[in-house]
Amino acid sequence: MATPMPRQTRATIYDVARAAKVSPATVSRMFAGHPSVAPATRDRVAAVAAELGYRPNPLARNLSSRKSDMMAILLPDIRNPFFAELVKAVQSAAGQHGYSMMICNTEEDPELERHYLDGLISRQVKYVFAVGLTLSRRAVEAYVAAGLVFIALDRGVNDPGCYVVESDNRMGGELAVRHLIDLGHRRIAHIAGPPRVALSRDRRRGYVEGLAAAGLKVNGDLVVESEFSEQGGAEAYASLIRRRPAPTAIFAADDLIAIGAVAAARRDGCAVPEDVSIIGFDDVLMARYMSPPLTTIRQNAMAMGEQAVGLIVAPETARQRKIQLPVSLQVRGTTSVPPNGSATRGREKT
Amino acid sequence: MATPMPRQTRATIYDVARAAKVSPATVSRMFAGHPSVAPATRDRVAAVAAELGYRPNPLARNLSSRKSDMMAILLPDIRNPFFAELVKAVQSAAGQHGYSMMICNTEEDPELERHYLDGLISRQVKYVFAVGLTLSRRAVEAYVAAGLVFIALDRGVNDPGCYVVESDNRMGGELAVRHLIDLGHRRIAHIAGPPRVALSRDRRRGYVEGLAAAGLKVNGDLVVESEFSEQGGAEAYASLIRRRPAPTAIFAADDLIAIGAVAAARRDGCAVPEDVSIIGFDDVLMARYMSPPLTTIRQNAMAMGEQAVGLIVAPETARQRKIQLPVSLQVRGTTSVPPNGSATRGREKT
DNA sequence: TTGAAAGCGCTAACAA
DNA sequence: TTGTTAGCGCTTTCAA
Repeated sequence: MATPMPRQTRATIYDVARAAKVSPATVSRMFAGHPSVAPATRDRVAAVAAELGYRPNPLARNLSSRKSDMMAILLPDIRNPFFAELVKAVQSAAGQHGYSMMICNTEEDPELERHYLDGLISRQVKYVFAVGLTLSRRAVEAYVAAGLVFIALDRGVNDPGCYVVESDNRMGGELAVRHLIDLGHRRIAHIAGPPRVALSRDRRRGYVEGLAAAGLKVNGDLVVESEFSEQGGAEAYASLIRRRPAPTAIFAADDLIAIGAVAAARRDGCAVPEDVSIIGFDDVLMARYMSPPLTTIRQNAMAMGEQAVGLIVAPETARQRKIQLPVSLQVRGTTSVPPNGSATRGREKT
Repeated sequence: MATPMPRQTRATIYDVARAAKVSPATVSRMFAGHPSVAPATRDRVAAVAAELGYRPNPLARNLSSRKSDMMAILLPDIRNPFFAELVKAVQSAAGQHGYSMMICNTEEDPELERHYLDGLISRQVKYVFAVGLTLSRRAVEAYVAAGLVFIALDRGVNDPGCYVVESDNRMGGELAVRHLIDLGHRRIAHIAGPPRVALSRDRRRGYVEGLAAAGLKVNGDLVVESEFSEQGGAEAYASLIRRRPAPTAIFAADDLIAIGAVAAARRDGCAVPEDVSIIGFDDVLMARYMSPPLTTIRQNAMAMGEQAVGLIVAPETARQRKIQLPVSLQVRGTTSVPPNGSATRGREKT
């Protein structure tokens, strides 16, 4: 476990105490922002500390107080661009409040999740941002009982005792479908995310309700499931496009799936959006740089991160259990009117 | 800083010691894997510890030993997909060896870098993986003197006392250019990365040497600089394409730039690769899912992460200062023969 | 408002 | 091979 850091002992609270002619306890209180420190002493101690270049030792602090200034984020795989945005958002917001951040790639492996979570408890880490846990509800409850506080990000967590910050996924699904319907599409397919993930179900519900609202009926044939990956999207597209009559538009459960679907369509010699319209969900950074740029439902990752951290730094009383963020339609280049001029209603957005 | 974790004190080394009828020191030694523990006692202690559900407290350990089982990765922005791959690679490899990982987004802001680095020292963290520091060489040296060990990943760090794990960027540049030349291109432009980043200079050198090797001379007019972003790539493309005669191929310093350039070309009504060939560098996950898929120079992020961690866990004597990884050409859809049949040599790859 | 003193859970000489 | 004994640097009662 590494060779020790150099002995070169930094100034401690004792050094400061001696130099400021107060007790170590007072120095400690000062740095803890404790109210019961006389302004005069406060200033003196601060000055001395600055002069000595004193910096509190978080390890000692955490050990002694059984609190931690570290938080953690658990997620399946940081390579998912939307998760990366989330990490960035959470990490920045947390840093603003003096927290450091650990990162844990769980691979959706419950054993790994356990491993990380146990380690966090040993470190006195209390707050963990979780992007989709695969742990059983019982297991999560046990961790909550052990003192962990979960903030589910984007994907809900399997326990009512957790905070959750997510987008209005159902609404997003509905927005997507409505956009396609407005363009004149009638045979609208959906590549749903894995049903084990709550947001897959929500977006799918939005799809169903969006169709229903327009008086269209849902054709089970036009819904397939996929992992959240380009690969999955490509495969799903292949199976969807064999339907007869083929769908003229596809609502993909996330941008990765959409990107995979677009790629597969192109490979098939099928033009997007001329032959088939495709809309995604997330609005990852890359979306606007594809060709054509991806029409998608935008989730605000920055806001999610900020809200999530806000939940933690807010006084306990002011906390809500759940925050739902609005989503918005980003019309770009992968959606247009259906190929055979079946655009009858054409009520365009203004 | 969070309310305390529940009091519910876990078993400590003392509990184990008492139950196993040994001294705490022996338990400590056992868990430290110290050789001087009799096999018999070792087993007994292990058994008792397991029974009591004892788990060592890393905080106490770190505080007392002035070592840490935490490492950190500093990078400009995790949203860069190549960096995300790197983080994943490093984090997994580190986890394999019992290390946890902190993540710090530096925004290329020296103040922020300082802030994080200071925090790491307070935490006794020793090893920091750095993807491009903007700190001055003097500053880095000071941190090294303070005990930090830097492992520069991908982008070198401004100090000879650091380990570095990087790709053979010069060779990558040469490979890219040679590929374009083999296709018959003669007017080959380069969108270089920011010159403050060492790898930008290396890739550019590869470009220059690749041209020279083919007896082509470098036209300063055909090289522009850009940040590593789609936006930058798009802008660079716009300025490049105004040259007369216009380049028939572009070697972009990374995939993000390439993606931006492709998007800009398309927007311009310029077909890729028919009108202009574009090749990137990195081979990010998304590259193969663009349409057309991106021809690029592949860097192996996984290998980089593993090698970097390997450096740390290897005995000090076995460490090299610098590891250079090979790159490879991935021919995909964004490169082809030049538009006006100027492919004279046509020596195709077999 | 301040201080004294006893830990937090572990490591590391030093002795035995 | 094992135990004793000080710490590591800070927090937190409890008293003053």
